[in-house]
Amino acid sequence: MEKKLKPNFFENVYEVVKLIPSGKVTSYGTIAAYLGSKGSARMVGWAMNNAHGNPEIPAHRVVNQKGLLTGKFHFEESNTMQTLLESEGLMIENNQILNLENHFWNPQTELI
DNA sequence: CTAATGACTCGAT
DNA sequence: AATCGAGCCATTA
Repeated sequence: MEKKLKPNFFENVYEVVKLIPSGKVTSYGTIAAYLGSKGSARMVGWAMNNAHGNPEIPAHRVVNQKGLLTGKFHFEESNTMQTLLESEGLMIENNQILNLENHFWNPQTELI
């Protein structure tokens, strides 16, 4: 994985994820929609996979539309994601974020 | 070049 | 209401 030119899409995802405020979460589809492609939600998750080497990417703040921590198994430890979210004031139960709407961050609305 | 996979989402049955 | 399938873009083999 040396010098690999990444497409704009990935960097776009990184920027949006990095802009997520503390204590807020968003979904892959929302990020994809903000980028303009509604169907490339999978690519967002794939971008996160690539972003694994970027500690500045709070991937733990990115969950699926149900608020389920789908990618928690991809973290160094399965409890890392939940612990980080809880540390930000979020409540997690069964790998699912409680009060998701209360902590949901919409780039289209909040970021403008 | 074709095929398969991936941390998702929506629509149809 | 729950389950299944197809779509989307990019990377890897």
